[in-house]
Amino acid sequence: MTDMDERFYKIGEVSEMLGIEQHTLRYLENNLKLKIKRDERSDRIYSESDIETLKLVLKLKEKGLNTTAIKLALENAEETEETGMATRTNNTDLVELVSVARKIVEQNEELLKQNKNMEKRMEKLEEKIERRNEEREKKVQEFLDLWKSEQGSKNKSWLSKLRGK
Amino acid sequence: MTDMDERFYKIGEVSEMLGIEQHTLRYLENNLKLKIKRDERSDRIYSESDIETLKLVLKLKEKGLNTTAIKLALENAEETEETGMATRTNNTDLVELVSVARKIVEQNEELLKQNKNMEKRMEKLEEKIERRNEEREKKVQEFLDLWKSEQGSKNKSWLSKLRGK
DNA sequence: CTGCACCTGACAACAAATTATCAAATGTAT
DNA sequence: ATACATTTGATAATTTGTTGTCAGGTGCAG
Repeated sequence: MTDMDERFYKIGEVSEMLGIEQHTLRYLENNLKLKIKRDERSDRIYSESDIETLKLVLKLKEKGLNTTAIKLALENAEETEETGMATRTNNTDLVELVSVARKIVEQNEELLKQNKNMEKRMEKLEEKIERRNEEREKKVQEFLDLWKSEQGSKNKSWLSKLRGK
Repeated sequence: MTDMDERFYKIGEVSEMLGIEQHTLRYLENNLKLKIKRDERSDRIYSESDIETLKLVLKLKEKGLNTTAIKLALENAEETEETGMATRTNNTDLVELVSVARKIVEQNEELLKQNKNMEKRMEKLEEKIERRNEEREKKVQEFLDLWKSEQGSKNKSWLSKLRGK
């Protein structure tokens, strides 16, 4: 819980690490209803904890449990993980933990707000750039047209016209 | 729990009661390592509790558990029966902690998503600017080309005029 | 002795779970 | 353009789990 592990593995790597085929990984994901995250390309990305889970799954498979049973076992494991902390920590620790967690939540809320602000700013920036581009575009185009037409008709002093404008 | 547990059933009866074939009962006995008593003739005799166990087994089978899993489940069932299984203390704190933790995870996921979106948008913005620049570049180039050709043919002196200004 | 209800073990038949393979599509990098 | 690592879905092949059947045995009641 202390480790915010940002390391993610792709299916090929996991397959290598655990010695099971990719299609088996996908099969397990479907059957056990594991929720493996995806990246922008919707490729699976496995977190360390996912891999721990998979290791457990493999052990249970070794023991001869079918996926239905493993599913239940995983639920239990999660529960005992949660409750396991209670048996090991006394109340004061727990209270402290909760308060720290609360702080994190606050911070996260702050971050969320900031992100939203940034998004808004981005939008404005996009608009601005868009407008500016169009303007420039227009000007250059105008100028070019003007000059072209000038060329086409006569060779009057386009420069003076420009000046006049 | 009472001492009036002396009622025993033979395999035929049990088969009738539970609606499963005799050979299936034998199969389950072997596979689940149930310890069914025998009488003098070494015929199986099923106690009420054996039948309860079998009912449980059937339920678990319905759920899709294989015999290996059911074996484990039976062990667990016995344990919780024996110990009476005191339910968790500190439940409230724990529940709260878990719920807060869940929130954190959710928020983090949200943050991650937002960040990714922003990144994408940034990239797109960059591309856009790039494209615009290129276009403009082209137009200016066009203009310059025209200008040059103009210079080549007539108006030699426009440059000096421009300088003069 | 015969029939019945049970026993065992081996094996066949079926069902379900698991693993493997294929085709088509996508995005990325060289 | 090509190669590569993914994705999904469908389907085949294989393994494992479960149920059914068969061929003998034992004991005992009628």
